[in-house]
Amino acid sequence: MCGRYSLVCIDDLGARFRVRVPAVGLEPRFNIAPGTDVPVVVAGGADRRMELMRWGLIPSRARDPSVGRRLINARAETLAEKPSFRALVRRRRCLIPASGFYEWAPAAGGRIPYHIRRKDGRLFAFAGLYDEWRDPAGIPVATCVIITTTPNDLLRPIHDRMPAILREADEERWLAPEALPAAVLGDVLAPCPADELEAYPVSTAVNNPENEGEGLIRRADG
DNA sequence: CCAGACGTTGTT
DNA sequence: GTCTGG
DNA sequence: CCAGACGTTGTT
DNA sequence: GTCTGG
Repeated sequence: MCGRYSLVCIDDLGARFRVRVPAVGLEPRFNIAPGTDVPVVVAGGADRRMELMRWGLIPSRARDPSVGRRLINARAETLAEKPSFRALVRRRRCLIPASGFYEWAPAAGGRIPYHIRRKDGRLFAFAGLYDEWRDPAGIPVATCVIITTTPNDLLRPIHDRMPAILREADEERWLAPEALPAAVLGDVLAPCPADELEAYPVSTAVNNPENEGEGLIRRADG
């Protein structure tokens, strides 16, 4: 699955995703946890823009967002069938930029965190969905989820799920405000090629969401 | 018809 | 055990 | 995802 | 909102 990620090459965001980047409020993050505000790219063509959204979906239909667990992931395989996601898949797709993500592999004596990133070091985008909830005063709160899919050969030894990472060539179509046929959805959300990524163990310091810093993505010894 | 759920993950 | 907060 | 809290009453 | 269960 994907419950923690990194986004450190902030300077590349605007050019990589062809958006205007907020002048303030963005800084490199090595330990992005659910419940925090994350930069998200929405809409398509000339309307493409970046917004901050809370990671963890509050559906627009929710009456009290404090009740019920907020979803941080959505399964690619069943997106089109689930009532909660069907409408979002049609109209509210987004890109969630990242430089890497973390997965915890089971091991004797506790789980070991791994950082996974592109071999070429470039930024990439998770396939995401978002929604907008309005509080009783009418104030909108935008929230998002990261779509997950089956693991590729690199991730399979580590975990049984991985985030859906879009091919760069599919990003515009993912954002475009038009329905995507089921076959296209399946293709776009397929696990990305294993040979484009690398995975390595990191310190359990990343476990604590309050920890930050470059050390979190450094390879752990032995 | 109305009421109530709607989701994922990991763990047991 | 289960929920909330980050 | 993991970490950390989880509760009430009365008294100061 | 929309689907399922009774």
